[in-house]
Order: sequence, then structure tokens, then C-alpha cells
Amino acid sequence: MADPASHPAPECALPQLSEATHDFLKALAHPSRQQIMLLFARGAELSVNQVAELAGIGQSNASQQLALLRRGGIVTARRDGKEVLYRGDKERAAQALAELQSYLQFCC
Amino acid sequence: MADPASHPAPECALPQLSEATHDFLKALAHPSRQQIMLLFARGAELSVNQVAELAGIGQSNASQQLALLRRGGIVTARRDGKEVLYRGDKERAAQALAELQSYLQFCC
DNA sequence: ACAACATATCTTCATTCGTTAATATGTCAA
DNA sequence: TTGACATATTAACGAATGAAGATATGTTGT
Repeated sequence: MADPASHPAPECALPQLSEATHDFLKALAHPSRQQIMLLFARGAELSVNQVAELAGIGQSNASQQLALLRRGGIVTARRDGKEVLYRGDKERAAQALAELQSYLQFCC
Repeated sequence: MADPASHPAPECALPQLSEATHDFLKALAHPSRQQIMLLFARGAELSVNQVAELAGIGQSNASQQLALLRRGGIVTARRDGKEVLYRGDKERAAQALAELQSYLQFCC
């Protein structure tokens, strides 16, 4: 139990932002990924190639951005045959938002 | 009316994140600044030097981080004599959080 | 105006990030 | 297993960011 980042530090005393919320902020803090997220409006499920086409970026780029968004808990991925379908993760996003809110209520 | 960033785009059709909210996310997306914000718990008002000392960073660094936090709408500054006192900006933070929430509700 | 203090800005350098191309992994069909 | 397709990973390079020192701006008292 030496790694403080292994557990997200639940609802402890200090509302220090967890690694998860940090990833959440980092994922959302860039225009490219903000734009990508708009593609997932109304629960749309998109493959990496679809995201790449719709966003006008390369396949590798799309894959990496989606990986960051997934790490940030904003999208989830499921495999469907050869494709990997991504969609918005409403629950985890709401959770990160809640943590952010409690953090801001503490320090503002 | 040629600059789309001059106005934060109020409650328009597309919940595209405004420049203000982007600054908000960027400001909060770094551990150093997250830690600094904890110093402002319970409405504390701190000078740049106090922040520098408490956070264990240099004066220049503190000043710049606080500037970023101020741009992100998370803190406000007021001059008191030679000092500039910073404190959390509850209202603007809540506003950015609200915009973020509506954005996430749209694309998740 | 000058000195002393507080903050902001500038300069520099190391690090990180974003993007692209190339390559590797994984999946399905034949 | 081989080929075709979809995604993930890696390497590389330019751009942006973070941090520290030096300097400039601003404020107060003398």
C-alpha cells in the first residue's frame, strides 16, 4: 500500500482531486477532444475510423485521443467484431463532475 | 462581431465549451494549481508571497500560476497596499461547472 | 525623489503535449 | 494459415507548457 495513486481516495477528508478527476480534466482541456466529444451527442456510438473521418483527423490520432478520453472516464469502449465502438460515459462523467464540484466548494 | 471568442456564447444551440470554460479546465488540470487552490479553503485570502511560501514554490512561479487560475475564473484578485490578495471565486467557478455539466449532458 | 517591499513580466531551459507516419496487434473470413 | 480490415502502439519532430532566475512595474513611507 505504498502507492497513493493506486486507489482514487474515495470521500476522504481533503477533497484533493483524485487521479481519475485529474485525467478527466486533462482529457477535456483540449479543443480537439472537446470537438470529438460533440460527435457522441445523443448517445451515438462511433468506431475509431468514424471519429477520424468526422473529425477530419488521422486514424492514429483518433485512437490516441479516444484513449485519453477513455482514461478520463468520458467515453467507454466496447468491441464489436473488428471495430471498437466508443460512446459517452454519462455515469463516470457525472461522477467526476461531482468530485470537481465538492472540490470547488471546499477551496472556493 | 467577427470574433467568436469575444463573447462566451451564452446558452446557445451547441454546447461548445467557451473559451472561459477552456481556461477553467486548463487551470485546474495541473497538480500544482490544484494544490494551490486547497490553500484558499474556507474563503482564505492570500498574497502571492504567502502562496509561494505555503506551496513551497518561487515567487515568480506563484504569480504565474495565480494568473492562470485567475484567467480560469477560479480566483479573484484585489490590491491591498503593496500586496495583491487572491481568493477563490465561488461564483465564476460554479458558472464554469454549470457550463461543463450542460456540455457533458449533451455529448454523453 | 529615493529606498524598501510586493508583484508582475521577461528570458531561458527542460519537459510535456499534439500530430503524423510507420509498425504491431487483433479480428474475421476463406 | 493466409489475407484483409480495424485498432493500438511506437518513434520522431515541432509546438506548447512549467519552472527558476533576473529584471521591471507598482506601492508605501521618508
